[in-house]
Amino acid sequence: MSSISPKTIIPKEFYLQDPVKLAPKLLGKIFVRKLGDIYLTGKIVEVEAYRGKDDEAAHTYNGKTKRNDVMFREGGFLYVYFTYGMHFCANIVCGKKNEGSAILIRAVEPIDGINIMEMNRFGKTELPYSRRKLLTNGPAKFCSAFAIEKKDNGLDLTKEPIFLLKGEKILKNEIVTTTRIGIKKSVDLLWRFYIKDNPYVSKK
DNA sequence: CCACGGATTGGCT
DNA sequence: GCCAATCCGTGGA
Repeated sequence: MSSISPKTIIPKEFYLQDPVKLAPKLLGKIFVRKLGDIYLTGKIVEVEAYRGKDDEAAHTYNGKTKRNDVMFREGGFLYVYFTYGMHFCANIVCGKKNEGSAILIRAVEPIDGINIMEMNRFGKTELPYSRRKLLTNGPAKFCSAFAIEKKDNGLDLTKEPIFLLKGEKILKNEIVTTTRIGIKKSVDLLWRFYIKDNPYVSKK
């Protein structure tokens, strides 16, 4: 895989932005998770912004609780929550302390450690290529493939074992802006962003 | 204390 | 397309 040095890790300041501004900038970034001696990596291809204060769909809308505590930190932490009795979803906390904003990672394009991801998701590897995109084309699928769970909640994203790398520049005209998925409140906000025509996006 | 339902997924119809 | 699976945070009694 491409070289990883502390220098190439995306710094703290990057995360201290408004979620709706930051979300499209996360597209094309490389999500890295160190697992034992190996690195699982993937290009972020789909995200959703959840903003504190004015967003009824955000977990933080009704104030601080044990579950959403990490979301009230300043930007640069990983917020992981458990849902539907069986799935985890991962978010990148952003903005100022006590703002309560985060960006849900909905899909990545697998790069390194694909056989490990296959093991994590399906318990076996060397799956047909046609099943490749099923690895990470959804928020809970991504967490399963990258072995992200409750214990990863609150990790500092500026160091191992989980951080982001710069990746490739995504042009404005390659980004699709649309409504978020699976929520019942604030359904009209155009706060979902994905890379146009990327096969790993969860839903058009 | 208890009942509800969710930022989902996958299997079956 | 429909719906069960399965946990636990949250909110109302």
